[in-house]
Amino acid sequence: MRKRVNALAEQLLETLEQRGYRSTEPRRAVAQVIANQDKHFTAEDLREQLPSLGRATIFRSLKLLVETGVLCRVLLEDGDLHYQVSHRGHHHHLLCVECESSQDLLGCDIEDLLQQTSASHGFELSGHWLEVYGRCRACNTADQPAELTAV
Amino acid sequence: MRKRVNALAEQLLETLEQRGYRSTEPRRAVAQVIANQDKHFTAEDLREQLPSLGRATIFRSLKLLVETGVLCRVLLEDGDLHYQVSHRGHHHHLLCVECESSQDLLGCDIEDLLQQTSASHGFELSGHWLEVYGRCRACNTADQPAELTAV
DNA sequence: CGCAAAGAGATACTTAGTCTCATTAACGAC
DNA sequence: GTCGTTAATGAGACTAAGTATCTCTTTGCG
Repeated sequence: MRKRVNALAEQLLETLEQRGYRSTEPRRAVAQVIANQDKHFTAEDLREQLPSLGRATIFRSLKLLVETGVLCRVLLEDGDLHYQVSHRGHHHHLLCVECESSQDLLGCDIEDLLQQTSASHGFELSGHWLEVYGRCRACNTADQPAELTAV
Repeated sequence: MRKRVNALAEQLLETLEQRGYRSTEPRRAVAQVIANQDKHFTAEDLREQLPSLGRATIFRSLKLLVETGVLCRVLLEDGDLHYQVSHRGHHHHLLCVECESSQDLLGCDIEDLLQQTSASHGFELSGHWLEVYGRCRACNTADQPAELTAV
């Protein structure tokens, strides 16, 4: 019986196939595991969950998925780079320093602001990288005692 | 004759001394070389210029200088982290993808914008990391033929 | 000067990733 | 369905950036 992989995993694989890459057993396994991650992850995380795959295969898959835009890399506050599924084209992340979850930052038109400021430095902007750190709603409410919430 | 190290190098060393760290020959050498860099650099860059120093010493010095806020790490577009002298507390960089120079981004009050947008996601902002990539004024004018400038 | 503690150097180790190369598996053609 | 080309895999060596350990040296205070 063929295991029904979840929708996200299938989507990752389809993207690869559309680009002419083969749908292989290792890639299916990687896609499946990635689809199950609930926070940003490292290559090592995948490896622990896929001990039967070669290390190089995992790195190759990750690289491929980043190149095809299916994954993106997120920069942690300490300079570590992790991976995560990328939903949109260019976007930024709100990274919770407490639970390590991440959500996309929507409605932030930083581009205009940067464009203007860069221009005033004689700088022709071609791109930027922004990560935002803090505590997500869930962590805020969870850790905040009632009396503080009342204030 | 004692070599007159330049002002920036002296400043780096003084900061360390103020924090209780000793002024040693290797640290003076590192400070001197760092002061002479005109763009962001890697530990390896320093090592090439200081072949007599131990590798660990260079990394230890860099770490120390980052911790004391004298150096900061800059994120390149490809995810590489380089070092560079940090002039102010928190600030951002305009990184020229052409000549690899970097200048501080002034007059950019991204904080407010981020604060607002984060709040609307129920996110309590604690920090952020921003790097801006593009072409600096010098590279723009240098590579732009006259006829194009005229347009 | 003398000495305790900080720092340096050598080197092994770690982590993240790439490269090589021989073997295996996909998948289009037949 | 099998065949053959070609892509992909796995094993393992290698690289780059950085940390840990341990012994020896240097600094700077008393």
